[in-house]
Amino acid sequence: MGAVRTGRMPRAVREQQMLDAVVQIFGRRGHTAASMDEIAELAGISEPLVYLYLNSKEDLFTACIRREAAALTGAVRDGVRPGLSADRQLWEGLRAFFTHTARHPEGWAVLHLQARTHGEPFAAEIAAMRAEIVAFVAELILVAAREAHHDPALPERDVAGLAEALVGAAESLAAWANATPGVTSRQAAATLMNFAWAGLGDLMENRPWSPPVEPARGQGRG
Amino acid sequence: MGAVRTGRMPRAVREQQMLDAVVQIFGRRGHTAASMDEIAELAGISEPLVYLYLNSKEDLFTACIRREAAALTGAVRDGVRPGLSADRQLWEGLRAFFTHTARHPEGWAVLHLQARTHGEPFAAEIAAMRAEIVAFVAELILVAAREAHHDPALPERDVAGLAEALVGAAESLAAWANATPGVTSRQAAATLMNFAWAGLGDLMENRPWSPPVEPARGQGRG
Amino acid sequence: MGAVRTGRMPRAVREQQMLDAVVQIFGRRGHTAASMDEIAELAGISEPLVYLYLNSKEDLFTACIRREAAALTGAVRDGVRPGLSADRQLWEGLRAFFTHTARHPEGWAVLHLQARTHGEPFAAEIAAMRAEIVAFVAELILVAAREAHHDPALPERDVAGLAEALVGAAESLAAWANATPGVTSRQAAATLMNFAWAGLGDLMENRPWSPPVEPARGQGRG
Amino acid sequence: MGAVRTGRMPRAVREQQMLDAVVQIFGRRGHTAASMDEIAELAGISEPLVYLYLNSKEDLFTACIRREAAALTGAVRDGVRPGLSADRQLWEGLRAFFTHTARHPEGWAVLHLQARTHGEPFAAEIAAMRAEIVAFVAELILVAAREAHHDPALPERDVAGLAEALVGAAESLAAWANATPGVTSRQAAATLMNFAWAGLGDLMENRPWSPPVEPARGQGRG
DNA sequence: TATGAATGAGCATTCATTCAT
DNA sequence: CATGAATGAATGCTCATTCAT
Repeated sequence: MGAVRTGRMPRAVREQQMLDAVVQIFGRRGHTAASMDEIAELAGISEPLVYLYLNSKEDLFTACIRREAAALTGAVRDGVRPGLSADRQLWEGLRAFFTHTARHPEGWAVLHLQARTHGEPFAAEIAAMRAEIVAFVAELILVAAREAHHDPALPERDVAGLAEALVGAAESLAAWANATPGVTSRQAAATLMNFAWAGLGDLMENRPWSPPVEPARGQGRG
Repeated sequence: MGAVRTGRMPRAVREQQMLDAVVQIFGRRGHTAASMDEIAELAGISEPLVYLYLNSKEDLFTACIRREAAALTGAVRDGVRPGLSADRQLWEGLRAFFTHTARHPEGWAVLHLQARTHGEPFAAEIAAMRAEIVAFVAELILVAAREAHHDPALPERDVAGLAEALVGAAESLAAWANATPGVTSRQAAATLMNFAWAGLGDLMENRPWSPPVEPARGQGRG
Repeated sequence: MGAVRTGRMPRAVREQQMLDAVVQIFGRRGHTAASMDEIAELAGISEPLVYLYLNSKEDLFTACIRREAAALTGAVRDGVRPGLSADRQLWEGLRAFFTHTARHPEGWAVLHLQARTHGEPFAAEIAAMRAEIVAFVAELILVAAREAHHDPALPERDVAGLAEALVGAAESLAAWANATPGVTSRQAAATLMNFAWAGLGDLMENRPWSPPVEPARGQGRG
Repeated sequence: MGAVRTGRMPRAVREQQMLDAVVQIFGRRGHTAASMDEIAELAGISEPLVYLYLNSKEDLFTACIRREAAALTGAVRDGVRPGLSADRQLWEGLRAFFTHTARHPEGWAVLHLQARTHGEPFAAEIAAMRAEIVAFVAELILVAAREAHHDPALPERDVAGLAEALVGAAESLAAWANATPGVTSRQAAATLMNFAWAGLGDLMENRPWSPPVEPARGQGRG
């Protein structure tokens, strides 16, 4: 995005430029197929400088994953207002998720596709991030169960499975929404809320989950 | 599995041995990181023989993807009895799916992880297979809607999104079931049917979807 | 030329088929770039059979060179009638040479181009053949000098150089005649006889060497 | 020649070292049989550096051919003084030609033997160079005819054939002079001038072409 | 006589990485 | 801070050749 400035620059800026380039390349080609050459060229610097700043290809990939993971989880966290009911919190989290993945497709590709297909250091990083999100969703489900006055609530393993299912559905819909022209992140979130909260059975009976009317948040795409 | 027979063998046998090895290696490392060396060694043959029979690394990967995709879709197709109601068909399909992915984890890794992260010939192959499955699920949803006497049924795009969500949830649960000790394919399928058919809302109200009692199909299929 | 017969055949026939194929392939691609694969396929037999008959690639090339060299020197020898004057003998030899090289371009390519560019066993073979031809030409020049009543005749080294020059000119004209549409072997031979016998000086003075009228030999192309 | 300097050096120097090595190896073995390994070793560098600077084996061969072709045609051009009569110009050109080929036998081998036996990019390059030389010779012959007051001069095709013959004779004599101890480039040129200008017929009559006495050009050029 | 099965050795090329300046 | 010069180690692929049948 935008012309890369060349010449001497503070280290922090250079590092961000490099990571921007890395996200592009890794997102498109993956870790193994990407060459340091290409990364340095896209970042507008020489190859040795890449090594000077970020020791090795592995460190580069790790840094890239961490930055993108932090950006994604941060976006979701910031999108959720804590006080609301569980389904409203989930709704807001999903909207933030779909919005972020739509805006950062390469970053999402790194996290969802590339990082998982390469040996241990990276897969673990992704697993941690994903576990965090799944735990968040599981917590919401437990809260919802509690709100519905169920004691004992759903068994723990069931909750874990349901959260896994929901997150998997979200990941799938993110790709679908990005690939299907005309599907907004709002629609993707609504589809998923209907599916997850109301279930197909209720949908058959014309009892959808209804998304709340949003007064004035107007974030571009949503 | 087990030591590979050595010595002279007919071509067809060797080709299967090779594809078995390829699934292992590609499933673990991915296309780019896998070396032909390694594959040949695991197959118990010399490298040139791999080229003699399967031409190139790309052809090898393609053949591997095709074989595994055919095995998976075939398993699901064979697991579903056509006459039943939509939810029963979905239930059976999911059981077959989770059983197959649990039994062939490397094959599933090739299809779900590796093939999607490498250039066009492979991603397209996978996209085609996945589209087939999504279409099957979408059809089931439409049938269910028709069975519930709804006219007009759900809008087409909604159905597509729901099917995507369901398939994504299944993919996610397959990994979860494989990674979580003690989770059977039956439980994974039950979790997903609850999630998909009843929805979280109904689950909160203690109205789960109930899996059918299976009379005499035994442990054979999971 | 013509469909290759397949199935069991006497060894001698098979060997000629193989050498025919070898001449084609070596003539076009050269020794190193030609593959045994290709040769076997063009000969219509399996690779091991090639080894059974003609031990190795080197032997194959050697056999090919020998056959083509014998054919060429034989054609020249047969074309020359011994009793004539030196210039007539040269004239007839050149006609035979140009005719043969025009009819067997791949064989000529093997001898003139390919065999000389590959290590010692082959270059020596070619050098021997060429030396034979050069010696024949040198002898003709000596005879001509004797006929002109010169004693002492030209110094030996001069004769050798002149013969080399004449043969080189012939080689060059062979390629030129093959590449230039409309130039017959007769014209090529006439050009060379003029050049060699009369010399540019005489040609400038309009004193060409005149080719004899050939009564009834009419060999197609000449 | 002599041990190659090692250590860090500017790119231009390394490239010349590489091309020097390439001429040796290609001249001896030809394009196909030469290995990049061998070339790098002879140049005193590592293989990757060859690729870094000259891209590929094909580019290497092309660069080598171009350098040697330019050197040869340049030497001939520089050896000829334009004002002289046609035979004197030819004489000087031949002297330069034989001198150059004697001093650069590997380069000459690359041009005359190796480059012609390998596929199209190279053969075309050589054909162009050779055509340039043949055209130069043909022009000299035409000038000579004009000087001799002949109108109409020789037919165009005859001139082309004569030039081809002369160039072929020169090529042949270059190899002969290099292989025959004691034959200088001057003698080779004299032999060829006699052959070409006087012709065998005149030589038989003791009417050779006489090379000019060279006053003070010394041994420098041959 | 003839072939399908199989391989050891080599080769062009690439890439992550280092070092001297 | 930044780079031009340089390389060790792999990797995909080919080929001449052998052997069991």
